[in-house]
Amino acid sequence: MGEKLVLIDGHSILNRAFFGIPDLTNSEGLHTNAVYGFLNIMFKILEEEQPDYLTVAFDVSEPTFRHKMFAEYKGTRKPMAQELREQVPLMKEMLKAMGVTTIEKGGYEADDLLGTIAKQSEQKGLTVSVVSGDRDLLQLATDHIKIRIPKTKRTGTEIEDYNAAEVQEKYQVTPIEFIDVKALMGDTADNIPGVPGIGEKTATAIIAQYGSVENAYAHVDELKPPRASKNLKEYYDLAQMSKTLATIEIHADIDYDLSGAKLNGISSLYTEEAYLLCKRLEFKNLLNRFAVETPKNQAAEHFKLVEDRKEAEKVFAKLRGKDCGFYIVFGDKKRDSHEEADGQMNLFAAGDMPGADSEPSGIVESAENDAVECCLGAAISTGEEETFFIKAGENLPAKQILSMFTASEAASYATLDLKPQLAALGLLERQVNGNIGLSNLFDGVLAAYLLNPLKNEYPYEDIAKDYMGQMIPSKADLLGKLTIEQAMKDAPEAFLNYVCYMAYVAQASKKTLETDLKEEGMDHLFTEIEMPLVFTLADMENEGIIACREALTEYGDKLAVRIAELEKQIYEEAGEEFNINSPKQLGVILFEKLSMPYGKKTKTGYSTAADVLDRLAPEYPIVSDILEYRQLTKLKSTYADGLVNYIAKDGRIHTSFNQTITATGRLSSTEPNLQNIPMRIELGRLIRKAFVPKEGFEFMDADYSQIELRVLAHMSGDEKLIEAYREAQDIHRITASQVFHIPFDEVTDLQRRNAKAVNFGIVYGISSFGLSQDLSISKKEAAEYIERYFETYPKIKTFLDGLVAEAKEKGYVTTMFGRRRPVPELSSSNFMQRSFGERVAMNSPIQGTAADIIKIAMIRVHDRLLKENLKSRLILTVHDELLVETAIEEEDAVRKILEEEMHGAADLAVTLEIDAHVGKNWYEAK
DNA sequence: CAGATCACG
DNA sequence: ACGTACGTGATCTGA
Repeated sequence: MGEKLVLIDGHSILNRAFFGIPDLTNSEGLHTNAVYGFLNIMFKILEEEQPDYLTVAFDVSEPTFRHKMFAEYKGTRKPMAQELREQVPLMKEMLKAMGVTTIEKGGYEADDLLGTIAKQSEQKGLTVSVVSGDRDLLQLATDHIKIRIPKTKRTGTEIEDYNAAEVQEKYQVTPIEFIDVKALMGDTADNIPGVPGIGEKTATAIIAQYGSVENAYAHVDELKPPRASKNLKEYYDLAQMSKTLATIEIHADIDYDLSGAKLNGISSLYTEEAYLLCKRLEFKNLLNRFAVETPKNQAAEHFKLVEDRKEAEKVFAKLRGKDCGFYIVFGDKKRDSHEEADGQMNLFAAGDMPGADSEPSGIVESAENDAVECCLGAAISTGEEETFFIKAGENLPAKQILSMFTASEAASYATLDLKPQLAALGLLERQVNGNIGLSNLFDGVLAAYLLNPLKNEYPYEDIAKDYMGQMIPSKADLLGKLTIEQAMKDAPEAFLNYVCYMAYVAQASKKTLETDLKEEGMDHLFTEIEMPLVFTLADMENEGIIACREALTEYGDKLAVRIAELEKQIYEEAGEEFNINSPKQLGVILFEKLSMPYGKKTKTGYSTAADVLDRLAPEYPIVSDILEYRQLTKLKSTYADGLVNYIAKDGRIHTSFNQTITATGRLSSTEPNLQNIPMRIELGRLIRKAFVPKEGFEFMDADYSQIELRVLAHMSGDEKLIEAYREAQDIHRITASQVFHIPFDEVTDLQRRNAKAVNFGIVYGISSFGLSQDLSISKKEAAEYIERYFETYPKIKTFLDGLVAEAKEKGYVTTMFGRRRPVPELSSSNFMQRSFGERVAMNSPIQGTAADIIKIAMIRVHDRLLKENLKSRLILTVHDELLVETAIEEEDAVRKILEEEMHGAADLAVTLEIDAHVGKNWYEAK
């Protein structure tokens, strides 16, 4: 067996990948899709072929075309998109990091280099594969040179292979003759002129018969059709020039050192440098290829397991005065086992239930006990040489470990993802336990989020890479799919590494994170808002909210009756049974069987979204039924049935508030999402009656009135809008009055509605198209509204334009409190992407500032309820709304706190007004 | 596991 | 000409 060489046409494959793969950006804003696609294609080929040698050829700089000496560079080939251009050096860097030989030479295209190397290597007896997206290379094909053309399809990458025989079969000519075919037919993409009037079919026929341009010319009078004959005679010069252009050089003057291109197995590509670069580009899938079981990291060699009490004491004693990192390790939580439907009694008398009595410390103590109970131990680090996991066991209960830890006297305590650890540390509803308190705690995940809020997750290995410059194995690398508890038992070494890394990274990344926060002006935001908020959120989650199981079930049963009716009727109207929940099947019924006019299409077929169906509903009764069916099944599955599954043993739902998800600084709520409980439609809104306060309590719900618009008024400093807020309650009406030049009292409902839509549009980053959609008016009319709005409030326009300009210049926008949102989309060459970036630049400072403000209010309300020794508790937040489970006798005090703290959370040019209501359930209080 | 849909601010 | 409102999460379907 001869040896095998794989040659890759660098630019061509990069280009293929770029257009075949959706735009990818890493969190630095670098475009990475072409590099990613290239690597996937390369690995696929290497795995298939297991070659002995590998080389990638590049054009020296683009554009460098063979025909440049003959033809002017014209616009037939567009200049390379910026997003692709910037990936070329990245690609080369990646290949260099992998130790892959690359070759490029002035005066030659990659084709010429590939042709030369392929032919030379064939001479030496090698089997060659040339990978390119370009069919020009087919002329190189022989029995030993295979041209491989990858195609990126939905189903993955498919590769078309051509040896000489396949070229002959598909194109009816030999590879060499393929050049002549091209010379005759030309190629606009490559600026090869060809002979006018001769296309692919004629060219192929002529060359199949005569074998070459020259021989065809020798028989030019015999050529058919006559037009070809005439034109070849007339344009023979052009044909010869085209042939030169189409011919790939196979005698390029290069020194190619085959031995330098030796590939010692695919695994030799997985170098440390390549791993680092893949991490930086955030190629998570590719990272799995790298073997990371032997980290070069020094720290891991010093991870120690401690099971002995005395040893543990020594560790904690050593913390005195040092900056320490820690991570409290938990097994499976117990309270979260919400599957069990124990005790119908829960529903009736919440006050009778253990943990839900009116003494607030009860619920806290039980949560803390639960946390301690499933605590497996604590990892503690003071740096590279000193990281321990102190394991809980019979002789050393978790409780003791935790109390030794909280009594330790470190200068500071850093961790990653603090919130779930607070209960075990005894930090619920208080801010200091032992020596550990808010002032010396540091959450590295939170800091990393502020520094780059666009990432989906902030795993410790990313923090190590970004802020310590260290490569360490990820949780999945170490534990695979094992749970923490399984790993502790079955893979103790990996487990030790994992938990110690958490503590070590928390400790070792802190300095840089702090410096970076300060440099970017977010130290105040971090210390005064995000960190304190952790405590507030932990308490809110821990409190939870009572959801009445019976009420939900009853509500669901009622829905089921109507759903069954609708289902029957829809089947009748459709004339057959089908899955109404399947947009695909529904589309077929509506738009094919019933021939309704379809409005929009999605990628996969007809759109059956509500706005499309709304337009059809007046004419087709079945459509109204489908809309109602959709509404009811949504209510039943997501809310009636869905929420019941989250009722915990204490009869309450404990959502998770995530602090590091949104790009703007808002919170999000999961498992379940309590921030999207129905409200706008009455039937759905009734679900809120199932959310009730405990015995002796009521709900007080307070929401900001148009906080985003008020933030806009303040940030823009527009006097007229500020004045509008001072004058009137009804901002939309006064906007209509000012924009349309009508006396306030004469504003019609329609005008008010329009003004309201414009106000919303402004906050979202206005576009005439968006507004026209919302109001069902023409784009032109919408544009007029916007223009008049900006005429009325000129500083708003200046402000919004300024935000876009700022984002373009700096790459990010900021809120009033310094929170950043990078806007990488603004540098895109894609119109749609760029427009999106502009809207983001306009919206984020507004939405984000509003988020900052309510966070401040939450912290203050939470702290005051505790400080004033009230029994009432903040339990929910929904972006501009706070819900307090209020002891009936504390109603006045709570109202005062909400008003003062929400109002006073920020000092704006307009007042921050709130609406507060009480009720015996969430429906009534809102 | 991605896409479509729809619930909220 | 491009083809959209900003920010989320849960459920269901059908490769």
